[in-house]
Amino acid sequence: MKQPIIQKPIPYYEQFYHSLKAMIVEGTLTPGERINETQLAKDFGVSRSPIREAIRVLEREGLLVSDEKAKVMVYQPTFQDVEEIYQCRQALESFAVRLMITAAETDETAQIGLVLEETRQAIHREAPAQEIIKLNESFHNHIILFSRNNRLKRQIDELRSLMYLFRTYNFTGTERALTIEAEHSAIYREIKAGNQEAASKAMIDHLEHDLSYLKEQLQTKALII
Amino acid sequence: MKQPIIQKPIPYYEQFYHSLKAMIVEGTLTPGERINETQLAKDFGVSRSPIREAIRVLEREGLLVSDEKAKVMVYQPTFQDVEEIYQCRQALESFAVRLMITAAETDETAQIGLVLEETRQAIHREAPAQEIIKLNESFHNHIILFSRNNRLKRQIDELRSLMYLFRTYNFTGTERALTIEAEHSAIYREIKAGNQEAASKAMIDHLEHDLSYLKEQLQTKALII
DNA sequence: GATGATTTGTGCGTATGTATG
DNA sequence: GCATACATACGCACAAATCAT
Repeated sequence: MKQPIIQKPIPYYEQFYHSLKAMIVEGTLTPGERINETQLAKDFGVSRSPIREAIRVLEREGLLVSDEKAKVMVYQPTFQDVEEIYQCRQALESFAVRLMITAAETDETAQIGLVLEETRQAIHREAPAQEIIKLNESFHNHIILFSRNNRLKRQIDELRSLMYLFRTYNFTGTERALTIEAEHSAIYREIKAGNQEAASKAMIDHLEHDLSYLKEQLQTKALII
Repeated sequence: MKQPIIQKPIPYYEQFYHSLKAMIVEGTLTPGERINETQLAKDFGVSRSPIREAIRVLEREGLLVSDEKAKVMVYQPTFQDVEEIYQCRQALESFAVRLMITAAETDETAQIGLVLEETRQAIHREAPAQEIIKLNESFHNHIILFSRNNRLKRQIDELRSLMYLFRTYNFTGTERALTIEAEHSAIYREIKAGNQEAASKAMIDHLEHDLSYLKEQLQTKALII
């Protein structure tokens, strides 16, 4: 008989890749901070080999960058980077909306409606910011998922992990939450109506507003180059 | 005085990354082919450490894939993968066209006209297929470049390296070359006219046709899953 | 600058798991 | 099923470059 569960050991380089990535996106390591192979190896109680492999991958992803002397540090997005990332999101997510309108089942569309309803309730009861942020992300995630294109999802995820570096600045208070919810609802209405053009446009506009707001936040808080 | 040129040694892991990537996209290694760290280390006369780091990166890029037993092989796109990649290209490149119309200088637009003129001449004198393919790529590259968004370029490059795995099947003969040139010209006309909507649409249609043609080729030649 | 301490790049050995006969 | 050969994961050591004092 087959064993139902055999726990194959996950290689250190893979485990560490996830750990380090989490440390970066969660802010344990701050943008610009120097990464030290030897130190990390000590901290995690492994040799430098798996550490190095994970670092190379995160470099490729853009979450780590290395200078000309091979010193590695946490990616620190510039103002221009933020704009470029948002433009890419506009390209990919507006297309995802189009695909979803073509591909999604009606009950899937309804699921997005439920997410929005949940969001409204969360705002109403003044839920913690983290919860509202999660619901907003969930809205975008559902659209990407229902577009039924894994490659598209991967590309957006890549941008997303970079965005996490400044995501906490992108939400403050009930007023902002209501604005976002309204824009999400506008996108949702066009999806339900099956209007590709309008839905796509609504997504582009939403991300445009999101970017404007974020830029304002970043500027007033002088958080970025 | 500063030395004008100091050749810093490029790390093996980086050199090998480029070598292996080239071997994959140029077809020296065929899709599905097994990758052997030890063998490659011998072939290149280095130890396995830098080889492993490069392999991890190429895995992340999607040009290599590993099975559950950590065996690595060259990525073999499925039929669905091809469709997904083309949809992503549609999203990104149609957006690049929009950005270019906003951002490009008039002489940059003219450069694209020159590429098209060169292409027509090359077709007319029945230049080698490789040359025409290069010119067609150049058309797309120029648009991406003039969109002035490095992140967008990176995302498209990622798709492109995957596309190279089947690019030779995407061009056969003068007739096809003329069709492509006509579609490129249509895009160019809309760019010159500054019509974002129409230019973006023309790009999407062009890639749609390209995909149809490619699918046909792949099917008749039974080259893909 | 010069010197010792770090840090990275790389080779190599070993253990464990996998394929092959 | 078993033994042998091989492949991968990982630790470790050393050299060269870099940093710090």
